[in-house]
Amino acid sequence: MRFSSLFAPTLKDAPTDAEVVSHKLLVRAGMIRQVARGIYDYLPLGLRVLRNVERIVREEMDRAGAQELLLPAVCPAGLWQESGRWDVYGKELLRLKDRHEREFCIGPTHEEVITDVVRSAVRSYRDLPLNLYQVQTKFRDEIRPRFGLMRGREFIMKDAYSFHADKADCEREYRHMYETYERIFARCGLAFRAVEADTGAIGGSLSHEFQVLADSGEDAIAACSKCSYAANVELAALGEVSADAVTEEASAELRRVATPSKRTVEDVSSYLEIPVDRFIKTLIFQKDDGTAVAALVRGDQTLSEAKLRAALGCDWVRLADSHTVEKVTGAAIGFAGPVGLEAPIVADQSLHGIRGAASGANSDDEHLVGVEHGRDFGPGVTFADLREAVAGDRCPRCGEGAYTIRRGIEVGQVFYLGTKYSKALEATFLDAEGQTRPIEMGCYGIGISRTIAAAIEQSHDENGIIWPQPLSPYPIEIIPVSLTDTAVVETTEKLESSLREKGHEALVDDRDERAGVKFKDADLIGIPLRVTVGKKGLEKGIVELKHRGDGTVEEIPIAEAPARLAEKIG
RNA sequence: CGGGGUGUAGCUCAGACUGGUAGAGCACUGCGUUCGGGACGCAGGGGCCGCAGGUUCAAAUCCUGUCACCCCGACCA
Repeated sequence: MRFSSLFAPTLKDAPTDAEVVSHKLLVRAGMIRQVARGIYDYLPLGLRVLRNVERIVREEMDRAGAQELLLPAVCPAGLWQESGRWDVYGKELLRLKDRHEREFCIGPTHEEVITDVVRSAVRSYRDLPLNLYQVQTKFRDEIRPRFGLMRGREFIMKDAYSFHADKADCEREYRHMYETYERIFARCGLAFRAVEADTGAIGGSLSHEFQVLADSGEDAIAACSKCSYAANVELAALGEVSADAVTEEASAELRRVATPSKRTVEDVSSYLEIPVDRFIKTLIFQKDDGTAVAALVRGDQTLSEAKLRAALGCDWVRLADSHTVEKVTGAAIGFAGPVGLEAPIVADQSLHGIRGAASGANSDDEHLVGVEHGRDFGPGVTFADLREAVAGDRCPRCGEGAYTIRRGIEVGQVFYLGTKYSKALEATFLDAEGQTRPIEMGCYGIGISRTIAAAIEQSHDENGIIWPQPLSPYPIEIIPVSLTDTAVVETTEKLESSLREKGHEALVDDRDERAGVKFKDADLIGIPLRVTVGKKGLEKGIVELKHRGDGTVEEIPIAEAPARLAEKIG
């Protein structure tokens, strides 16, 4: 490819609306362009990277025995009504009507559609198992898209769905896909970690996320320092804590104190001069059945909604609005507490036996101090693991290690779905005994476009992108330093054609620009191997190979160049 | 949806407070010099100042509305 004819409008300045480095660099390198909030064009270089990720994904999925198909982006409402998600998915689901006023949505995920395909064709256990996948544009009308390709509304996803006669076979496939994902992300040249995860709106009971490790990641993951356990902090298991400083605190008399307009834990803590870890933070939630529940964590802890959902056994919870809070506690937001509260209470296990604590008094502008579990609240309180893990928390799996927290970008997730969708959509089969049974399902997603952003977040420097070789838009770039020196031009052309004979398409910067401009653009675009062909080198009979990643330079004799370079491309 | 902010040339931004011929740098075109890490000179082209109303002799500037985009929060692959 000749750079002079490539459509790659590079920029010296990053657009102001780009925040994260992957977004800035993708735009500056002329790979993507924003069209609307969370919606992007892929320009030629960006598309080549996208195709590389897709190619690796397809190769590994095919190798794993999955079959590619393509489902519609526009899906009829009926299927979504059958599964019940038409009502529960909310505004993230982009709904539209056709000319006959029939309702559709643009698919944010395709469990319904694929299940419809399978139920119409599968009759017998002999038709199973099946693993079907597609690479497709999805649309999720996110509340707040951001960070370029990291959280777009329209994005490209590989979604696979597997169908099985029994749970054991489904779990086998789950592990198989887990291993396939490890191969995929390893082949993409990414440093990643598979972690236990929440199942969220997709549903199901077992899930792992594949997180690319990067400081700018939106997710926090807890990993044990001793054993292999790792999980999203919202799900990372915490053992029962032994009596700590809080519970050893001498019991005090329950007292009511005035705390005018002090609503947050921080406000009240500094006002009363009581440490935040001796606060009982009381959050009022609404469950999916409409009832309210109070969730307690310590003032220094963050409640995990995922854990709360699990503890309550419900599909979703939502922080209650001010109206509900007032109804439940009899006070404005900021003054809720467990003492005398009518609503059901679930508390983090670390609050068991707490004494000498502070909490809201369920009365405007008042808090309680000297609160003691057992004496002042309970016994109806349910204790559970409700808080997000923090660095230093002990790992309950091995009981030895402590958690370290790292940031990650979720690029893939695997779910064991069970029969959630097959039951709702009546996707059944006849087993060997002639019994009608619902199909066991798993689903497996990879954010193709997000993987591109994650690769950049993980691998870049102040000059631009550093692509892992397998994702690079071109495997190698050749820069002829001069266009007037015939030896330079001829060597460049020979090198280009001999690489092409070996199956490698080089990007040749044949623009009539000064060398500095070409070098800067090369760094920005991030092709990992760069060959400089210049007069100086030719006089010595060599070309220079510069590695974009570590900046090292190798001198390669011209005659050996095609073979040596092809070898490095791999 | 709540809070904050921004819309002026392809990109980054001045100009607005105090209304009076629309600017700079980069990019682009031509010529010359230069030529291994974003060169220099000279000469050019390019703007419904987001959009719509209003005030005014006169609006990029003041007022109202609207749209778009960004950030923080709740939410989420």
